[in-house]
Amino acid sequence: MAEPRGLPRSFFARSVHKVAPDLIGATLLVDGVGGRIVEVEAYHHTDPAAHSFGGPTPRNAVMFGPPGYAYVYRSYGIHWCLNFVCEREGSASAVLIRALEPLEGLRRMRRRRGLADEHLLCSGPGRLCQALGVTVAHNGLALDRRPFALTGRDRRPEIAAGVRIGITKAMELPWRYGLKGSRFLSKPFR
DNA sequence: TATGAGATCAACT
DNA sequence: GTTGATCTCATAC
Repeated sequence: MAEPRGLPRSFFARSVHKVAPDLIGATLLVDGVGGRIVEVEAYHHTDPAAHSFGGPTPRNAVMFGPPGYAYVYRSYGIHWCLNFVCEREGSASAVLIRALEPLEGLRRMRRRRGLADEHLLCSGPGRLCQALGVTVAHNGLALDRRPFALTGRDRRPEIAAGVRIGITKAMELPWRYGLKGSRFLSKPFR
């Protein structure tokens, strides 16, 4: 039978470059609200654009802990961004969750976002966190326990790769992954 | 459709 | 004091 199973913590105990594309198509719920992951970005510790590049700080401490935990930080003073911590490979790495296809808890997402347009509910890291109610209170929580619920995909979808968005360092690295053809991407792949 | 400002916090120079 | 893994709204073409 095809009962989907929750992702074990060991799923994240691998290279961020394997975990990131494997997350495309998986389902993420936070307190029962969420949907299908359609866009992520990998941040490796050798990468000048990664928060962990310069070593541990109070903000990024969770990235230096064990894999399978949530790293949440404030972006531009306004938004929250959700990451999944992966294997350290010498130093910290994580996957930034950039966009979901909303499936569960549409009403709560709309209420939190104050919007009716389904396409804009979760298409972007800041929007996604607002819709799912993710804040710094989730920083450091395990991904295999409540309020998180992560479910693996049953089939490997067609995955697009491209350059990352909104960064000024290491802009050429093609470490953004997305569900090919999804209408819920924060930006189309070229 | 495209560009620009403002919001506002943690890290860094 | 400046910059950033962003988003929204306003104004211009």
